[in-house]
Amino acid sequence: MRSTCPIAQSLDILGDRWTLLVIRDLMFVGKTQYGEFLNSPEKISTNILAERLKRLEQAGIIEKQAYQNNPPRYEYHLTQKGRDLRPLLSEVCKWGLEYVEDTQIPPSLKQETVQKN
Amino acid sequence: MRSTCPIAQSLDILGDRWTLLVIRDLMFVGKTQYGEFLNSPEKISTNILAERLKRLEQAGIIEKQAYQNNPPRYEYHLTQKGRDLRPLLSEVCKWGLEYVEDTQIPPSLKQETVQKN
DNA sequence: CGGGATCCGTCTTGATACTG
DNA sequence: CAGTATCAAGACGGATCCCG
Repeated sequence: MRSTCPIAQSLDILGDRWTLLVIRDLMFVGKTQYGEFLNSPEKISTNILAERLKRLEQAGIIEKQAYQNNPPRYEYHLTQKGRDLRPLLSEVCKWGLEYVEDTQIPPSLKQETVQKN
Repeated sequence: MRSTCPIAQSLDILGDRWTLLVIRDLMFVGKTQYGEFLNSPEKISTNILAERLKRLEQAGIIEKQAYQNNPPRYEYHLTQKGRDLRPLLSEVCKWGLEYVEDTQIPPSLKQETVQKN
């Protein structure tokens, strides 16, 4: 928490190399489980993923649901707060497509990513 | 460079705690000089700022213009590539205003920040 | 004096091994 | 297979120095 600027505050939560990628997987790729996030091509490491999931849950952006008890297994889902990051992600995607070379919408990314808006 | 996903690629450039704050200062607060960035309430340190300005210039997001030769002094300005980050920043701002407590548009942020879109 | 570079201590990140 | 422990590497904060 560095100032009351909404951009600075948002960046305290989202401003790192991995958080928005996890949210991308939840929002556009349909992933919900730990192992699915690990399989993404960017290869997040296990401790970083666990820590980000924890922080995102604490921030109220995702929710953890048990779908099995023995052994306990969880699914992660976006809350409304998380779903409302869609326009933001969409702009990140559009900018990347326009300005960064060698980008393409991976098949995993549903087209709504860019179409939306 | 981690995959061809435009989100991942964009995050390679923008995904850290400071880069988008510098761009915020350039885009909405009208800052152009080194010392002005240093004065922002988030208190970026000098080495980080210098390094980010260099990376942003290399990425083609900002340009450095000498406005004085002795001693040499520079102004930094957004390129078109940088200006096109406006919708992205705008979404970051809107999300923060809606979901992060104690945020308010600082007077320094022109209202277009949010109105735009 | 203002724009940076450099150095150093600390905190964060990340790769990997490991545990239930 | 989900998550933790460990430890190395990198990012960061802050002070200081340097140069025009």
